[in-house]
Amino acid sequence: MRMSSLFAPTLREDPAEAETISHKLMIRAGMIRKVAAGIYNFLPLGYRVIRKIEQIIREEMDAKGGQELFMPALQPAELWKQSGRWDVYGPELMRLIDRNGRPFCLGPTHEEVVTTLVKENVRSYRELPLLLYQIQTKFRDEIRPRFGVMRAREFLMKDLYSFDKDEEGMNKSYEAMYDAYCRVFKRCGLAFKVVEADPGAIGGTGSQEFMVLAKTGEEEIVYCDDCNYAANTNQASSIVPDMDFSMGEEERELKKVYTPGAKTIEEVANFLGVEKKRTVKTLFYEAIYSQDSWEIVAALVRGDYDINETKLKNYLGCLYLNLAKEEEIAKVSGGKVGFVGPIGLKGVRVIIDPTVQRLKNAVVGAGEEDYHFINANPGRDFELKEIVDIRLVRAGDRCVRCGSELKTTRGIEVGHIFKLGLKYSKAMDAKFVDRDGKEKYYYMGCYGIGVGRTMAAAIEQNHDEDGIIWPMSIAPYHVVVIPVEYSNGEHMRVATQIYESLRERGVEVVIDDRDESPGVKFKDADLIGFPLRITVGDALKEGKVELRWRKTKEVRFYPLGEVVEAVIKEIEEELKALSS
RNA sequence: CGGGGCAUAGCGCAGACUGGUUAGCGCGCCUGCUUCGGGAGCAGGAGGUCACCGGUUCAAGUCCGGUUGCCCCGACCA
Repeated sequence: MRMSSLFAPTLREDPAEAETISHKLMIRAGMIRKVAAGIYNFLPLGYRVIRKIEQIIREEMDAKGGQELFMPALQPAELWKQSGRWDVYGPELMRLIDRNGRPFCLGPTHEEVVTTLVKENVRSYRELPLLLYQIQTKFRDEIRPRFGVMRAREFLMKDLYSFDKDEEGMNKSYEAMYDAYCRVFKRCGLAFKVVEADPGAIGGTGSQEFMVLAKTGEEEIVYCDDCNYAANTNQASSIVPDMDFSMGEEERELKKVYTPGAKTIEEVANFLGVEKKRTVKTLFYEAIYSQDSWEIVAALVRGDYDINETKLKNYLGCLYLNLAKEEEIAKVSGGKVGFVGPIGLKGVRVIIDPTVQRLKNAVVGAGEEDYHFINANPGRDFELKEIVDIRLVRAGDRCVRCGSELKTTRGIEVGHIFKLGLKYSKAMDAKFVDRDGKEKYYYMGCYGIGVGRTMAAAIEQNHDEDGIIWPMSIAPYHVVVIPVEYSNGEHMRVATQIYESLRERGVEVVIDDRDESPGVKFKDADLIGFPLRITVGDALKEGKVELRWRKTKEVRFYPLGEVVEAVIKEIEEELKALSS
């Protein structure tokens, strides 16, 4: 490709709309342009990267027996009503109506479509396992699109669905995908961590996320250095912390104290001169189970912890979980926000975290404005019926597996794999005939990779102050050839000759044949992030050209006749290193 | 959904508070000449429904009302 005709509008300055490094660099390097919030054009350079990532994914999916197909983005509501997700998915599902008034949606995922397809066309266990995948545009009406293609409303995703005859088969497919995913991200040059995750709206019996570690990541991860425990914070557990500080105490008499204006745990603890871990945090939630079934529940956690709403939601098994409104709280507790507590609650389920269970002489809200109780004792002053781990793990807690100290970091979720079990096959009534002649439901799994997000994550991990540093495997081009002086016939002639030779050898190469000063070409080359650069300049007098590595800034000089081979060797070696 | 901010040339911004010539600046773009190893110099030039709709006024980029779009923060930890 000739730079003079490449559609890659680079920018000298950071665009005002971008916050994160990957977003800024993708725009500056002329790889993407925004169409609307969370909706993007991929320009030629950016799209080449996308296609590289897609190709790696295809190779690894195919290697595990995956078969590529293509399903529609536009899906009839009927299918979603069958699975029950039409009502469950919420406002994130892009819904629309055709000219005949029939409801449709733009698919955020394809369990319904693929399960129906398999149900209608597969009959026997002999045809299993079946692994079907596609790389396709998905739609999610995100509450807040952010960070460019990292959280977009329209985005590319690879989704694979596995169909097996039994649980053992499903587990095998899951393992195969786990392996394939590790290979995909490794080949893309990413440092990642696999973490336990919450299956969320997709459902199922277990799932893991592939997280690219990055400061700008939207997810918080808890991990242990001593064993290999790692989990998304919304799913993580930890050992119940040390409660010895109050264990030996005698239970003192419950006493109501005046705490004017002290609403938060911080304020109450300061006002009373007690530690935060001596207090109990009481939150009221509205748990919605269906359109006409809901209840208010109280959730209790030790004052220095926070509640993990994902855990609470999963325990309750509700569709939505929201903090209760003031009026509702007043109705069940008689108290005002800031002063509510578990004592004297009537007709409300109270979910209690183990950190509260053994607390003695604790501080709780009195259910009356400007008052708290001191010396509250769980079991004596309020019932301990539902003891459930509902706290948010934090750094410093101890690992459930080995007891070591847990740490936290941030990550970008680039892949997510799920064991679905029978959830969708039952909902869609998808059965096959097993060896014993009986009809059985498929054991399913589903496995997603965000393609655009993988690209953004790769930039977050591979850049410097000058621009992107593409791993060889997903670089839009492997090498750029720069003739230093535009009007110098020798420079241009030699550069063109090297460019042509590389092309003939199948190397993905760009020649910067623009009438620009050398500085402009160097800056653009660094910004775009070509892994290798051949500069044809002064050294030509000695019959040499310069080969420069974008990543290390290392420079080596090669005689004209050797540079092509050197480049080919370098590309091959880097690709090999990434895929081994 | 709540709060805040922004919208002026392709990009980044000034001008608005205090209405008044022809709306500026830097970068980019076009032409010519000179340059050519890290975003070159000189000369000339093009490019604007000042987001949109309405109002006030002799006069609106500027004041008032509304709409839309975009960005950021938050979405309740009692």
